Amino acid sequence: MSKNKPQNPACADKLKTLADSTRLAVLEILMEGPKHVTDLNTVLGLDQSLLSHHLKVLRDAGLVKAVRDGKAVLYSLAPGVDLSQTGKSINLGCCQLNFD
Amino acid sequence: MSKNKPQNPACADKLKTLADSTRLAVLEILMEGPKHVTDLNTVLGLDQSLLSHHLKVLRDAGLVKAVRDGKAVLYSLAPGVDLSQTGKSINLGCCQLNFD
DNA sequence: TTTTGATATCAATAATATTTCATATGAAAA
DNA sequence: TTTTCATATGAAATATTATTGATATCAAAA
Repeated sequence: MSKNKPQNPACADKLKTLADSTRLAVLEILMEGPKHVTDLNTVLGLDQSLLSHHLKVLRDAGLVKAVRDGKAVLYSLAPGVDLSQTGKSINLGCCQLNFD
Repeated sequence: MSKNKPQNPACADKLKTLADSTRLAVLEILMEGPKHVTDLNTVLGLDQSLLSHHLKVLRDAGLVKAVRDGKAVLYSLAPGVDLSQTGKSINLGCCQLNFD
């Protein structure tokens, strides 16, 4: 027998985006409000390129949005995702996560 | 520069366990109540060995528990994890997920 | 006490994701 | 307009994870 990969791949994929300590840290920081990449990296202390790659993963997943601000770029949680008025939580559409 | 892998690896690792469509499906089924492996696989339709591997990942993460029942094995959500009275949700310790 | 049914494990391979390194781009400052 | 600062991107190297296939285990039934 063999008929693999079943249901709900969409939700699993979204969770995959969160399932990385760097990206999770980025999201937790952004739950406090928008931040420039430099500020993110002050706390994360990563190789510049690596952080940039992770930010791309988050952008591609629609979890964050980026707007240019002078020579910097300002990141924030994407609109539908941000549930920070309801405590530290994130809406993935298929499910929501609460960190409290 | 290079001083990678920062904070919260524990939570990221738990999310990693969920971030797979098969395992997510297993958990969603178990939110309805305990099931034998055979019953899980009636709905999942996987290679026996593959399902067994995924169940091991879930066991190792402490998300499910398994008890032998005759020649079968009965799986259920691990005690602290099961929040199914509060709706379809799961407690990972570091955060909780709600699927509603 | 062998066979069968249900599940688990192990070793190998395949598929994916992360990290690094070098280089590119856009915007302001000199 | 060149240099510098902040960030992004592409390609290659690593690392991690998932899948397959063969075999082992454990319990009940024959």
